[in-house]
Amino acid sequence: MKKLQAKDATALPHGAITMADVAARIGVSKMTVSRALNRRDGQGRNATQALRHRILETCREMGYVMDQTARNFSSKRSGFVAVIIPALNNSNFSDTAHGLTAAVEASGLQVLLGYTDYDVQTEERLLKAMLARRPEGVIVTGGSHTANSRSLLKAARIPVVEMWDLLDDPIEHVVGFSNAQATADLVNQLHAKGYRRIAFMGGAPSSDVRGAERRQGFVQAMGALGLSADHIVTVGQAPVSMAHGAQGAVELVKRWPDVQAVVCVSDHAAFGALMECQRQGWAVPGQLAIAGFGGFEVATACHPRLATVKVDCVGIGHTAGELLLRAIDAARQGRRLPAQTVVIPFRVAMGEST
Amino acid sequence: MKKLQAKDATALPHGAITMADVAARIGVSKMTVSRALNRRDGQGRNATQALRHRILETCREMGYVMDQTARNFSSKRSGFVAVIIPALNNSNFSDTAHGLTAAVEASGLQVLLGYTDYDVQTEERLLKAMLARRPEGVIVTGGSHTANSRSLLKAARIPVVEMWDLLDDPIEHVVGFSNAQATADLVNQLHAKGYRRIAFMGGAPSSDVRGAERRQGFVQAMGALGLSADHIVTVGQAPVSMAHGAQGAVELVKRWPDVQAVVCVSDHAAFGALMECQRQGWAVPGQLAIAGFGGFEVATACHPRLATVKVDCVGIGHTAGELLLRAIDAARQGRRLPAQTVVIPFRVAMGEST
DNA sequence: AATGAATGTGTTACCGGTAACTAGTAGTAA
DNA sequence: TTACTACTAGTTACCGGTAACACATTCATT
Repeated sequence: MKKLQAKDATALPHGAITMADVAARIGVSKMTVSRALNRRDGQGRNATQALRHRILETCREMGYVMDQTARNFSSKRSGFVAVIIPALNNSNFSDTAHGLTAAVEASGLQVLLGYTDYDVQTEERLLKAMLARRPEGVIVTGGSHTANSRSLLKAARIPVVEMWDLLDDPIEHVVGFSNAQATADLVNQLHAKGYRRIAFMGGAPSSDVRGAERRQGFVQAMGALGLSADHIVTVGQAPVSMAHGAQGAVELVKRWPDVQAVVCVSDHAAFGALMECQRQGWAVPGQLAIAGFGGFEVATACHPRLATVKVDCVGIGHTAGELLLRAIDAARQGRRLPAQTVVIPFRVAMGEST
Repeated sequence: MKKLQAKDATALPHGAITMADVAARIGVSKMTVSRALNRRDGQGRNATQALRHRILETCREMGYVMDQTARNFSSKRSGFVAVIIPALNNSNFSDTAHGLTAAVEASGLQVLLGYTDYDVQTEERLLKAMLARRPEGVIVTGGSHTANSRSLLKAARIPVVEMWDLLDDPIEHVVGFSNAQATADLVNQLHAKGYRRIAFMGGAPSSDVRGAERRQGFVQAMGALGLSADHIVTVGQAPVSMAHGAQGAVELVKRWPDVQAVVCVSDHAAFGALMECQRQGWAVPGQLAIAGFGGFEVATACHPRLATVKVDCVGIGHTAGELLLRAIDAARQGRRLPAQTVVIPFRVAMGEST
């Protein structure tokens, strides 16, 4: 009662009606209100139907909106899931974020999305900022993190999923595929089509982990086929652009005029190369066969259609989200979901450009 | 001390290191730690340099990460900014989100990003979920909202920025450009180049507000030039895909074989149309001139380069972010920033496709 | 009728920070 | 020396919910 007296709605921010106000109006304890608002019908301890209705009705009348911040603080449940991807403007990753959000939101959790610009230091900063919000789980892209990031993730004691790559030494759960294997498969298919002098085009390998893996897959596959893997063109940084691809095509043909095919680190680069070939009047695939990676929209929209590795990006996100949910559920019950590794299938589509 | 004794790190969730732990380790009060962590050097009341350094060092040593939830709860400041865009996988909007995040993060605020899939109902749901987190400001895309969304935004009593479009009846601040005017400019340039039988290709107008505006700009400009604006092809829904563009090109030529140029609602559609023309063997621009909208990467990477309206997407985000920051700053000081409208320039690039 | 379990509600004690105030300690001016 | 100021650091009291426990019913079982 003194409480109510001290409370002056106009002096406070927001609606400022609290649970205590609602409780006082009806003459019950705020705990009863809390229970009525949280527990679903017939589930667990709860108020009688009549009382519960009266409480809900009063909340509506008074325009009461529960303060999530207080709720999170008190219950130690933020309702957040932290998701970190390399970039927003790469549809591979934004599709993954899409699938993830869809999977996660169904259970009432909210996605806190961040991007690293392919930089592990940025990832660390981001991770710190996000962990401060006490998310109930974290999903990061790839297995390449600073030592500090790894320890932050471990110290957080919350479920962690690393997605997009398969990892030798994962933090906990993994959902992804082998970028190296996928590239190797692509190389093998090119070989089966009769190509022998095959080149690789990618960005500076340091920053883009998946790009580096694809390059590695190329080298291994070529080695296994008894072919030389020294036709490698490096253009630009991290997210290789279409312009880089164009530039790389010119460089490639200049350095190795007899090259027959090129495997590009991504469809963007491949598309840039394809367009440059058209500009130069080089026949594709007659003079140069071109393959990309990622199954981006442009790869199937362009002419000729690009050979590419189609990845189920939405599926990765969806699977990672569902897995994280199960892990969070287990954690809420004090259990711990054993570390899982889910392999996502990919598909090599040979298009018309090879 | 009793506190420390009672605390058993292994029994608690999270890292569970609290400010009190850090304080106890050094032998100061947690208030001192709080101050050291919050106030910047030399600003306001603060600990001595030496002590401050020791505190920061200890925090690092112990791996302490402040619990934002508690901080928000206590200080009534969420540190959040809610941002809503139509889609993640449209680089126009993800670039905007990028610029926005960069602008906003500098001041320590965190972006809570959501996407609507071009649906106002989804926007409303999203808005509700986000407002429950008590963000300090909101940025939404466009001026098309449900009545409920509008009242939610007004009731929240926090700064609101609507971006990407210029609005007749804005909620508060606006950062954007006229999509109609931009399209009209493009039409005028086509006219200046001698084109007369100009068509428009877009998606079902209901869902994509900006698309509808562009269509309207087309109709107005054609009318002003004394030309008929009835060559309009509608393909697919909201975010028109490259495949839609290809399909639209075929339909266009079938319905109006004498059409000279087509203005597409976005570069994606335009690119799809361009590629279809190549497949069909129709010369571009000889037989059909094609123009897009948005200045996407593909527009300048393809061959021939697409005519397009280049929009400074990052700039929109950046400007909107800065504006919101100023508004939030004002709000924190109890003032209210007068409603602003910032017009972002665009540029019509005629490329090689016209 | 007695016992025990299941259920509904109230009470208490926090969660981990910050605001606002108080107390102590220097440095400076009178 | 004294009084005053400027600054640092500690104390106390919350913020608005929820967990955990205590208590009072009701209902089924023996």
